[in-house]
Amino acid sequence: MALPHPLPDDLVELIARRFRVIGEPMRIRVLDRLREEEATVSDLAEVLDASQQNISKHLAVLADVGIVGRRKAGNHVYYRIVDESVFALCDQVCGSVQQQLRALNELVAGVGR
Amino acid sequence: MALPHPLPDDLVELIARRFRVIGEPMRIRVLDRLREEEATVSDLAEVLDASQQNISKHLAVLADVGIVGRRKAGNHVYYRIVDESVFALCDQVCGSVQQQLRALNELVAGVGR
DNA sequence: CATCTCTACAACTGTTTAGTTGATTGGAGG
DNA sequence: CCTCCAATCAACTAAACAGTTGTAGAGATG
Repeated sequence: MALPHPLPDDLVELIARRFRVIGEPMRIRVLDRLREEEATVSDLAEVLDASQQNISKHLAVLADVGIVGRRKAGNHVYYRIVDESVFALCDQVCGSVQQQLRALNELVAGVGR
Repeated sequence: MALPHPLPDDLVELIARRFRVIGEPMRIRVLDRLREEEATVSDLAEVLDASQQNISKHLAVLADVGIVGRRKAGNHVYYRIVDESVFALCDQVCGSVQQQLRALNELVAGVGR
């Protein structure tokens, strides 16, 4: 999948939006919970200690860009991950972060010598 | 590299910050240019049609999280990518986006039948 | 030293957006 | 029909942030 250079403006906007959607702590926590199993708004609100409206809004954002999906069952609405690639993204970012921490540790060790 | 569940709060913040830094159109364009070769602030400002101060600020943000590095040479400051993993992230996001576009096309085709 | 260029800093403005509060919709059950 | 509950919608507030303008500092050049 070769990317064009320079990246066209609308693609840049799409990529940026996707990253911005994921770049919100509460949404990351939501996704982290949904990784285990699908859940309702009130489930997530309770587990994550947030208001139901707040969680509902975040889920709407995640659904808007197609990361999660909805399933209605009576009064409840179950949300689930439909784009598993977000976890690969998180893993990679964690890798970068941890690598930086390691580099930092080596630096500290070097100074301590 | 197994990630803990649930993700600890400070790690969530780190991940979110990283995504938010990348989730900005102008910064994506900067990175896209730096992918070819290192460049100075004024180089990027001219190519990307932005103010020198604007580019400088974005580069400072990117440097702060360790995505780019600085090299001074006389009056100029050369910036370069030091964390290549950002491109893998972009590729993955592009993959998701394109997959969604394909799904959308199929839907449209189905309705057209 | 005087001046020019490149970069960074600081203060300000407007926009975006996360979170709250209050109201509304819609299905389940008495 | 009335009530309860889950989820969403709407309006507002506060904080974060991108972009601009003006300025300061560092290094090159005459």
